[in-house]
Amino acid sequence: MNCIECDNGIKISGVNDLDLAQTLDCGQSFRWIEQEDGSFKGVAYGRYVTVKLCGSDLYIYNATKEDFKNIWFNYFDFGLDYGKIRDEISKIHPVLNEAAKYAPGIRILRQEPYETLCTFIISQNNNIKRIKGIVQRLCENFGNEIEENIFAFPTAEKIAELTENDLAVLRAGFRNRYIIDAAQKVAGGDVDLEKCRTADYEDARKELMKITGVGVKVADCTLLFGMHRIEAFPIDVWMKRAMEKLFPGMNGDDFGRYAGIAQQYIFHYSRMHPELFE
DNA sequence: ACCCAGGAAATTC
DNA sequence: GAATTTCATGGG
Repeated sequence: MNCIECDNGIKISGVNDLDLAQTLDCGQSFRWIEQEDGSFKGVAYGRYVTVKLCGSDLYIYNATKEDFKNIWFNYFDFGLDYGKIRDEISKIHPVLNEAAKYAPGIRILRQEPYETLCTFIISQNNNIKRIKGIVQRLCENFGNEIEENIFAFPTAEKIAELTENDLAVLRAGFRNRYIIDAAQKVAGGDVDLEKCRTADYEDARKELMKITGVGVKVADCTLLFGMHRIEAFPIDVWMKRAMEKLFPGMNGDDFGRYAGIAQQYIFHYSRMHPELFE
């Protein structure tokens, strides 16, 4: 993998196992917007960039080589060999092999922990389209404007100052008080997100579940997508159906140390094949 | 009108 | 304690 400067950004060559739509629009992140030409625009770590994939060349516009080293290399999880992991976990079950083959360009992003926590609190009993709208309004109303009409995800400290009434503009309904409780506990130090990266998995789960509105599923998603705990195996309505129909008698433990990656292959495969569950 | 959405809290039995 | 209901909002 090599990174050089180009017009308005950088060009990374030798990129494997990445499909932007499969990775950025598969329900793990809610802030990327696909453009006409297949590129994506989005904000992460306070940077507004456009990413475009041409073969095995990834262009990141509005980014520097320094940003790639400090942010984007890790964000796209280029330190992991997904081809090798796919080969390994595909042996576990033929349907998993099928699901992995269906979308080999999925990667688990390394998103910011608080943003991940907050967006998955919003995700509960909700649909992806509406989640994106609520997250967008959250950023527009309470995030820092980093460019003309482009907003960073707000900090926990900022949200902790607000009241439920202030969040009415989000139209997030009953989730408003959960959003505020999470912000207050993170900003106040009652919940230590950094500890969740390395703590024993069950302890990390318990730490997050101190927050009202965080149960097992939201905790698992936060750990998987925000702390890169790839052993996590979140079970939502889609995964429940998928496990019952496609993997009867199995559970997350049967998918090993890369269960979270297996989970994303299965989740995406299931959402793209709803007829399997009629 | 009814049902569902990357669930969890509150209530009831 | 386990099963059921409720919680806002929007789209199909």
